[in-house]
Formats: sequence, C-alpha cells, structure tokens
Amino acid sequence: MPELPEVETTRRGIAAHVIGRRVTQVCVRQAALRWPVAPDLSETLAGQVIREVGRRGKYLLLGFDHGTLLVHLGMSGNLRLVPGALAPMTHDHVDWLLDDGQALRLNDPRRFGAVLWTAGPVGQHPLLKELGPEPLSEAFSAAYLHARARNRRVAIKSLLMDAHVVVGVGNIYANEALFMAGIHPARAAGHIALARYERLVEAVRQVLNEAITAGGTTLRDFVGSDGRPGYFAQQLRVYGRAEAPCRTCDSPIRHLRQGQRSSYFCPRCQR
DNA sequence: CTTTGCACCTGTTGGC
DNA sequence: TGCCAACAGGTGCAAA
Repeated sequence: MPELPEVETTRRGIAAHVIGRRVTQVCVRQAALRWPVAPDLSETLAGQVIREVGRRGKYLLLGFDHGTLLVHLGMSGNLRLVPGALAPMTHDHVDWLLDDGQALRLNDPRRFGAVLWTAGPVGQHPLLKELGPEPLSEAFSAAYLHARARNRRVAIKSLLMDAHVVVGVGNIYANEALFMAGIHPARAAGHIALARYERLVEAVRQVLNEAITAGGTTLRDFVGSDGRPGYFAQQLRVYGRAEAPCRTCDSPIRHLRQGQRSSYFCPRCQR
C-alpha cells in the first residue's frame, strides 16, 4: 500500500497530535509482523515522551530521548489516531496509548509491516544505513541517477524501485513517473541518456508532490491518520489503466509483468 | 558484484 | 454457491 506519499501523509497526520505526548503503555496483540515485535516494547516506551515524528523512505521514525521507534507500513498497513478506549478491530496489531487518552493504532492485514526499536543513532540502523537518497532532496539528481545506472542492464523501472538507489518510489509512482518522462519501463537503465534522466527526476518529484497534496493514493484500503482515504487514484495516468486510452495520445495503455510486479505504459508515448 | 525469484501473509476478484 | 488461481501499495534474502 504505502509508498512515500502515503507514509508522508501519515507522518503529517499524526505529528501534531503525538509530539510532546507521553506513551503510557504499548499493547501488542499480534507480535508476528515482518520481524517479531520486541516483547519488552511496552517497558521500553512507558513513561517516555515522543519528541519527533520523522520519515526515512517509507519508514516512520518516532523519536524518543533514549532511542527511535521504526514503523514500516508494509503493503497493507495504516496508522491511525483513535480514542484509547475504542475496541480494536481485526488486524489492529499494536496500540500506543498516550497520556491524553488517545491511542496510535497500527492496522496491517498482511503483516508485512514492522515495529522495531533502536537505541543507537537511527541512521546507523542496518535497515536504514544503505538506503539511497530521498527523492525530494537535492541529492536525487539526474547526474546521480545516471551514474548509478551506468553499466546496469536492469529495467529502469526496477532501478527506480530499488531503495538502495532512491527511497520511497514504489510500484504505482514508478509507473506514473516513467509515463510522465516518456520512458519505457523495460528500457535498460544503462541505456538512457543524461537528458532523459533530467526528465525522470523531475517526473518523480512532481508525481510524489502531487500525491502528497492529494493525501496519497487509495486503491483498496489505505487511510490516513484520520481514517480518510487518499484521493490521488483519480489522477493516475497509467497505473491500473490497462486498455484504457492514454490521456495524452488515446492509444490503449498496455500491461506488462516485470519481476512479480505489474507495469503499465503507453506504447506510443514511452520509448 | 549483478540479476532473478522467492518468501512472508491475508483478502479480494474473476473464471469455471 | 463453491472452489481455485492470480493478484495486491514492500523488501530482505538466497541462489544463480
């Protein structure tokens, strides 16, 4: 589910409500997420104040004085603010009860998400250490992408979705950005000129910003921290639009399988 | 080192 | 209505 815009929507939605709040208790109903949730998480966090809510790629970072909690939403997760007494629904795996009676509640049907505590410098965490630059930062440039693509035969779409190259770009936005840049998703990354990477970098930035503005993309079950869906789905240019007319040239959008992921592209606009 | 494919898990959808 | 296969927003890891 969540790519960068959905995680950022969640971050913005919870930040003002939880910063400065004290965690009174953590209730773990299902510890078997992608990695087991630490059994002593409640002892670790009880009485501690949430100082900041950050994001690195698709990881949400809850900053405390003595460490950081990494929260990943996986494919189907969402994090909502609810009244602490609200009865849990199925797949409501973790609650962070706060000192104002509210609770942060993690719901994740597929359980690909993660909740991990780290006491050390968060940037040194094994899962974060090797990540590529943020797509909305200066470090993500055409020169950088071009250099990373040098001598690589992988499809450009795979490269774009590789978090070690750039974080936050998942299947939906990779498809959208390649359409906007006029690049065929299966083109070998090493066979794309610098000028075309300029277009691609701009397209990635534009589509992510548009999606953040719309509150993310809800295909099935994504909801922000207030329980409302994102509205970017209606602005999708190619994703999920197989056989539908290209919004630019009317050619039927084509579907393709790359790896285990669905790709959508316009055979006329993308080369 | 690069590339490919699997694994993790539940739920929905479409074909027969 | 039931059953089964395919597919879904991610990504670490093993194997080739």
